[in-house]
Amino acid sequence: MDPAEATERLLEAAETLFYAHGVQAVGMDAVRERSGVSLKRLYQCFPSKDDLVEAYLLRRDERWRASLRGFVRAHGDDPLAVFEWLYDWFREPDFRGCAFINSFGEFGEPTPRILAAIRKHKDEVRAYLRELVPDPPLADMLFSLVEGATVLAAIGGDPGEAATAREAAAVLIKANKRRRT
Amino acid sequence: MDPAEATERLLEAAETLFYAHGVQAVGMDAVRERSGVSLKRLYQCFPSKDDLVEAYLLRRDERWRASLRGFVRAHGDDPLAVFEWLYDWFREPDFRGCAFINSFGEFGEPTPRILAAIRKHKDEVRAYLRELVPDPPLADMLFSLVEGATVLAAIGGDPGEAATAREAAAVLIKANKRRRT
DNA sequence: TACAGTAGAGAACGTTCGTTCTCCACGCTA
DNA sequence: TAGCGTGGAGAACGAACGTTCTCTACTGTA
Repeated sequence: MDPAEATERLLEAAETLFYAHGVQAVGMDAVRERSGVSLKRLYQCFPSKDDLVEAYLLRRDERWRASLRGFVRAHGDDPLAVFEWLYDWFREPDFRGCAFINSFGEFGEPTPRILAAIRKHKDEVRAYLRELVPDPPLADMLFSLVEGATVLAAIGGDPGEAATAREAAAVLIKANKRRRT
Repeated sequence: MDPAEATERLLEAAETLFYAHGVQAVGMDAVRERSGVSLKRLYQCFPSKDDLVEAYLLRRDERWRASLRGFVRAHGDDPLAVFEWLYDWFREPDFRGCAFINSFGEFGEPTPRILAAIRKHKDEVRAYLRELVPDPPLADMLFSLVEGATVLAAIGGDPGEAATAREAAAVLIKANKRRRT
């Protein structure tokens, strides 16, 4: 099997399994089984589980943000579209919260590279929201709403948290507009 | 040693260690060592680690909410005081985010009792915020801000998230007041 | 002083898991 | 065809950990 294809299959398996069950609950053997890649090849592609976890997080970050960005752009870059995208996400049957927040909780003392990957994701999302709205402090407020809604939807199982956050965001945006004129 | 005192020392040790390093990273032996309670007694008080974790969460919930409630009451039950309390919390040197969110991330598939303890905490906090503000939807918005600020402060290490959330909360409360009159 | 019961210290057991090693089959070159 | 190197399957190793067991010391009682 091609090394590139092996890497792809490994990442695919890792993302599915790690997100669904948590990183610690999934052994390398489960990744091997789901990917169909031999253990030897697995350790050639990713010399340690830490490498695989880091790659999983970096890849998930890219895909997650690409999906959000695409959806919002299709809605005229309206910041409120972020919360509509969240609502769709929360209703997916295998929604289990934010992979990065979960990973942060999972590793009491994360490896520097894991921690960096987690922070990178949050930094990128914050930067994206600052692109979407004129005022950085406003963007940060929306970011807080996004994170809160995600956590509460995951724990409580209620996708309606997205609607609550959306209402709040609408009020904040309107108030900000009024203040800036 | 008294069974009651043993239980108290075990819970004290468990809370410190579990919160600081994560539940999975702390072995029963570490709890024994820190508490000074023998393993035999430990398993008499808590027949399994799951029992100890559940007790840890329930106890932390009580203490956390009591601290918040006391602070806010001392500030005239002003909802914005919640965010000042958060700011103090975020600046504590051993702040590591919300123990319940972390636990949720840690256990991909939590035991029913663990999941119930996590949800109970969030339900109680939501109920408390609904006591503080007149309008349940407004309370839920503030709740989302609280959770978001906590997550971002933990991951980014920036206590200033509390100030951002406080600003947002002030806007939401003022807008709500205007609408209700 | 003899004894029954309890408690503590720590060894031991069984499992899980990350990682490495062994062995064998297959394909390429002379 | 002989030999060599690569790759896969799965055994094996070593550590960590939840849980239980063993052995010893001590306390209170007749």
